[in-house]
Amino acid sequence: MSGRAARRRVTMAEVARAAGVSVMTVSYAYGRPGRVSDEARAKVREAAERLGYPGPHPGARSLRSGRTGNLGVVLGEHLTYAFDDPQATRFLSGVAQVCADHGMALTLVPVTGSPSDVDRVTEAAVDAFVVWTTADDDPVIDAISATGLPAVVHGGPRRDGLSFVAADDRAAAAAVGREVFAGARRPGVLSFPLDRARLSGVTSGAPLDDAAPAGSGTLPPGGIDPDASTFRVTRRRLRGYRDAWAETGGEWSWVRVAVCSTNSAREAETLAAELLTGPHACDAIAAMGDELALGVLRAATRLGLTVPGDLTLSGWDDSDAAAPAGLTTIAQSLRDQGARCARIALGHPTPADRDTEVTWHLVSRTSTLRP
Amino acid sequence: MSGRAARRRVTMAEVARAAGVSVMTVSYAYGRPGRVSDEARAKVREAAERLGYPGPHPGARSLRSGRTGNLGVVLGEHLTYAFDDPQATRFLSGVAQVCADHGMALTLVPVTGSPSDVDRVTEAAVDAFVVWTTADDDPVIDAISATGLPAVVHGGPRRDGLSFVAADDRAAAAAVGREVFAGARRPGVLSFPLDRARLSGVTSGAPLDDAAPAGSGTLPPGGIDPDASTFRVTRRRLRGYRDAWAETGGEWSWVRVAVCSTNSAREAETLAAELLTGPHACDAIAAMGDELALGVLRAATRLGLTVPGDLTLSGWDDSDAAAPAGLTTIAQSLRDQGARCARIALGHPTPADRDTEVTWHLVSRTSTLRP
DNA sequence: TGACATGTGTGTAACGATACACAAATCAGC
DNA sequence: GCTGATTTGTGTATCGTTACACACATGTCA
Repeated sequence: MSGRAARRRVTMAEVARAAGVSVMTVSYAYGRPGRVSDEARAKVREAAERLGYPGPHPGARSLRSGRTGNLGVVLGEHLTYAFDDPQATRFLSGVAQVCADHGMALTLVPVTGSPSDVDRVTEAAVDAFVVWTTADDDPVIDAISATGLPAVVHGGPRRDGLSFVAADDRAAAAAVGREVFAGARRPGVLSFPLDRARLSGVTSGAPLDDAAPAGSGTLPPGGIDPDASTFRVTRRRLRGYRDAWAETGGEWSWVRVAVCSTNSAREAETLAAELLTGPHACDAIAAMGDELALGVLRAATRLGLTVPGDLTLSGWDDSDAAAPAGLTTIAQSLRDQGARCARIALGHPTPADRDTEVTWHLVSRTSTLRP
Repeated sequence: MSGRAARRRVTMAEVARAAGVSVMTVSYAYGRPGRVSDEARAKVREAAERLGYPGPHPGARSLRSGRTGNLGVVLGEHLTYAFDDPQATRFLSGVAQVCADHGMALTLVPVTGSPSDVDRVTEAAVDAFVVWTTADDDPVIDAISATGLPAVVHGGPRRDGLSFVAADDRAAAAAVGREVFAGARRPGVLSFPLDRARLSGVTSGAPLDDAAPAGSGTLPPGGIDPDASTFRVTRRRLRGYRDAWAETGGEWSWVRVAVCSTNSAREAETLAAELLTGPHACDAIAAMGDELALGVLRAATRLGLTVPGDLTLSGWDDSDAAAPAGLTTIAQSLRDQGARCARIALGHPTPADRDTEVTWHLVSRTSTLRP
């Protein structure tokens, strides 16, 4: 199997000779069947079949024609993430739908933070890129820019020359923050990673630092500065939460922040346990994803806390599990957003893609119904 | 965005001129950095940066070198299926893991049953293929064969020259069939599609045809012949169920078969409702997927039937939802199988990949605990 | 019938890179 | 200081296809 001798590829010229036509006729027979007569097409097909010609060499075709028939999706995550993370999965489902509509294949370009990432991107034989949220300082963005191919960035960062699709995360975070923080005395936030380092941990929550535990994990000491996050989505959600808390008269430094390195309920549960215990246990937690919120819910249950009695809680995305859990959340269709990104990247945007903002809305459920 | 003028690509020759070195030096600087001196590499890098050279053209590189850095995965389904279907998702996660390990990108080639499918396959710029279950008579298989590239087929069909990975579905189906059919008087099977037509429907279940309703949907009249299914996996599971039922002394023609066109609980629920009502209502159902079994469970609940009291039930795959539902099922790691397919396709099989069969085991839970 | 459009086949010249072979410079070992 | 190995740079040929321009036959319309 692995050692199978590579059969020499049959070439178009050989097919042409066997069919008694010119090379161009063969080329047209494949690339623009209407350009040749039925008779010639049949001769070509027969010869190709007989010789075992697999069709035009994709590399040669793309070299000459400048098209590949591939849309590249760059994921700032491990490749398996594309199939494991529910948010990424829904986004990609939308991308895939549009690819299928246009007869394009989908190439997933894994980008895991190693120096060779840039090579992966430049080596990708694609006609356009869709980029799933990455950090402002990710060199991959510049590499994509350098290719000169159409590219659409979802979530961030913004760049001149690259299209951009995202919801207004700050406004949405403020909306859900108002709900979850209303009447809270000790708010908390469960955040996505702040930057490419993807450190996880819990801040101690000033101004009670003197009494508080030092915070866990590997986060640098001191509070979290929302403006310092290099992930645009994270940054804007943090700002939105800050806005909401400020509206209640609170200071951001009172807000304890836990940062998850992954979008998993498992990790969230561990971190939430820290937020929910000790002298500064949170009584309201805004989580940046439903998965994370479900982790909080599990931690709360284990600690004997009730939601919303002892703790109000919000998630993000309105995933399938949100409604059964009574989770207040932000609904946005990642699938639609994926489709939109793909349409723009492929040069077939609908009028709505151009003119309409990405929509979101607050879904209020019992998890924020403070008694 | 869509109308952006395509910038002309900077070529390697231009970089070479700007850097004051030969084209080959530039080529080596990218493709084999150890082949050139640090000094030359720095000059090249600087010139490339200055001119905005995006790196070697992937098409040209693959034309000349014969390698693309892509693994192609052919899905005999709509492209969104890759991200929507839980089974496909786990399989692909394993494939993705191995791709990442070897620095390969992953290209999903959608194959939806249209005549252009074959073109999609031959146009795919990949170094090897992994094929997710398709029908014996799918022309795509021949197209893949014709490319001469290494290819691994998961589930079926088998072909000379193509590697093959699958569990022993017949034995596994017999094992779970024994469990679910034990003590049953009116068995049923909820099946995946039988062939590329993907017709759905319910057989009436001989030998009581005279009294039975004609069966619904678009299935051809008469019973289902397990041996006639062109999907190897479906065929072998049907045979296994038949084996198990035969061991109880039953005849295959007594088994009512419902065929789902998709792997969705929704469709399964509708079909199961038919299996569970009427004069020949089933008291045991073997489903080919956990998703389908969960659909049966919902239908049973709606009809006021208890499991396993009124109905024994089995699924397949031991997905996350199986344990909470008490579902007897066949456990197999599709992720491992995906990884194995990818390793073989990329020419890096482990000894275990070569020598060991794909494993499965029966997981007995309450859904087959007939009182 | 002439003028002009349309349909169909062909030859030539790229597309942008890398494999290969060779040459010059450098280095190690004695 | 000589030999052979290693390092590093270069020129040439070529990978397999399609864009383009042209040639010729046929069809259409006034």
